[in-house]
Amino acid sequence: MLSERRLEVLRAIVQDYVGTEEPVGSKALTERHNLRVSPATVRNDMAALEEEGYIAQPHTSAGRVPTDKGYRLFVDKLAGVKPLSAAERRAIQGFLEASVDLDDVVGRTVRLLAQLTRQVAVVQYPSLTRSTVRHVELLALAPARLMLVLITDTGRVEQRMVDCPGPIGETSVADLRARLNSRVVGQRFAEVPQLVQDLPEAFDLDDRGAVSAVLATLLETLVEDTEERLMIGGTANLTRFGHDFPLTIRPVLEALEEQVVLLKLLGEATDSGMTVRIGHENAHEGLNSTSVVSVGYGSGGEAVAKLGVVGPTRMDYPGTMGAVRAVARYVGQILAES
Amino acid sequence: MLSERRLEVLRAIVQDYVGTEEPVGSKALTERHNLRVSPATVRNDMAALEEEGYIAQPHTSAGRVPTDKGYRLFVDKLAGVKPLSAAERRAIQGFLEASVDLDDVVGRTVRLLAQLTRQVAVVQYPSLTRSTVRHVELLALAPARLMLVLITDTGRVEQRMVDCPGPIGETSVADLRARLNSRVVGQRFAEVPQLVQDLPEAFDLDDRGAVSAVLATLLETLVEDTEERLMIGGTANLTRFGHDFPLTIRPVLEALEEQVVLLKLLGEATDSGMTVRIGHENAHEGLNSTSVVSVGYGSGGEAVAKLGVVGPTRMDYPGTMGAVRAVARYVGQILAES
DNA sequence: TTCTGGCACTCACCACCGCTGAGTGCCAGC
DNA sequence: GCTGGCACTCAGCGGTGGTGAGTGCCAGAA
Repeated sequence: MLSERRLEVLRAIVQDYVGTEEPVGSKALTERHNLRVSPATVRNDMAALEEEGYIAQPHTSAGRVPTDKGYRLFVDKLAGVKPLSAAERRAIQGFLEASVDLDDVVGRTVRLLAQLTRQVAVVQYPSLTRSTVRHVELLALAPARLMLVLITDTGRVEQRMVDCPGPIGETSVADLRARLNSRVVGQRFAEVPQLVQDLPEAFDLDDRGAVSAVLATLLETLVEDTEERLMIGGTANLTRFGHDFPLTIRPVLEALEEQVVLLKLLGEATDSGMTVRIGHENAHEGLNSTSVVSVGYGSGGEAVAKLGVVGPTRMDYPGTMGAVRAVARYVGQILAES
Repeated sequence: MLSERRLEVLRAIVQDYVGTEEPVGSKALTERHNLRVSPATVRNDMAALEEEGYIAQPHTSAGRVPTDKGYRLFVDKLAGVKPLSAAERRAIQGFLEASVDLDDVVGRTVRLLAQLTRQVAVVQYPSLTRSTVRHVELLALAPARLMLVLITDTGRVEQRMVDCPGPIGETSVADLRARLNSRVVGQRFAEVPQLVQDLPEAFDLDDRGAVSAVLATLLETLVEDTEERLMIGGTANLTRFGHDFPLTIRPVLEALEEQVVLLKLLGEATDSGMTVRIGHENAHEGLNSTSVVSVGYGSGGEAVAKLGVVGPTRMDYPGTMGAVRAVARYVGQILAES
């Protein structure tokens, strides 16, 4: 177990390193933080911290740098979440309130997060599977070809073509539309399958094929379409990373381009509360020198999607966490209102 | 006027420089391209080309590098468009044909372009204003609240809420829906306003307010919604740019984040045929060291949107132009089929 | 005229060198 | 358990000299 003072030293190292981006030495530490001990003592503490793996030396005769493990301890035990100032919060709210539709909300959120944290922001669109149905629309484009449009409570619209085995009459389409809506409007997606299960039975034999096709497409859209969209922004902030550019930035950009990777990244995070993944804690190799701070957001009490930022492990954790949490909160409010 | 051989020398310089990324000298030139003259002669030609501003020296006693003006001449006069191999074309078509909806088409196109050209790809969503109407749907969400859904021939869906001055009956809604569709389906957006102008007159006085509200929203969607979306990809390719990283890459990433800039970039391009903007020809400062190759694509004969790539001025123009043209062509086909 | 070979010159790049200073580990003493 | 002192390490920096690719110019050949 580390003594109180050693933790204090670790905290000081993290803070200084985040600020200066340079390895921090014992002398500088004692000067900038009033630990009331001498550099020599701090050196002993540092040796102990290094022994335990919380800090490391880039090379002999250089200062110390926190390791992933060091940041982890810092985040878990030593640092809080820095709340935003009232002015900042008002600004956020104002900026988000001006949104006109879902795309706009997500777009603004990404820009906001990127700007506040000066890092790369990632915002997931509200997930279909946790939303509820606002409306289902069915249009006959051709005798045996329908278009299915699904509108969610978060304002998202999904459309799919349905090719029916045979032609289906206008009245049947209208009937199906009405029945579908009366059953599923206001329901959560997860409930939908059992609610529509017996629908074909209500129709003439002639139409059952078409009805089944429509239902199949609908369920497919709900279930299979876990291909959740997301938006990223602030990639230009990557250029602030370090001096050893191409090597660091390249794999990160590559990782950010793969939606699958990002979705998994956000998905891994625990459902409630904020998640911080530091360096090698990230499964994806390209992100081994970055940290990811993510949190769920939702229109009600419950999270419908996640958002977060990706930045260097050497980031201002309290500030970043504060910004992420605040933004998530306001986005939730905006979604609930619309 | 430059002699034939000098043009030949310029072409050789461009080709070598694009290949090696290093200033090219007179000796290397004569060895790699069989210009059947001596290095000394080439040196004289180079001096002339430099005089005219087509090439430049990074510093004395270094080889020559093409200037923007040099690339321009190369593109206009010296290089053709390199067609893709049959195998590549089949691969493209196969990849795009697997698309399931518009988002998917655009997403695949971006990835394809980025991969083929190893540069940053930009694809604009088919523009609303040049599309035709496939269907208009009208849903009563509440007595005086309708949802208007507009579906375009390119598969894009736009939805808007309509708040009516007073309640409107289900039958009136159905009537309006039917009349609207019979008038506008298959029409180009530009035609719609005059086609629906007199619609309110066909309704009872009670409903005219609501009808007008719907029409107003519809027209607004058509006209005002020039907020065109686009998708970019392949930003990781920026890391291949040069060694002088942060300075080059930063402004490019920043420019790419601003949709407005990109839309303007694509918008500036001539409507038909391929456009190449080289270095300082790009209005946006951040893109002064990049070239943009863009071309329109469309489902019919006519362009509905544009796509292109952004890369270093030192790019393989013939190859890039070939890839861009081929992809645009196939995307057009796919859109026409769906 | 146009091209060529020769020659002197320039200069970026690299490897090497030695210095400096921040930072360390260790130890004896308070 | 803390502190001051001391010897040691080593990245970074600036200066130095050599190397070679590349140039411009010129006189002579085609």
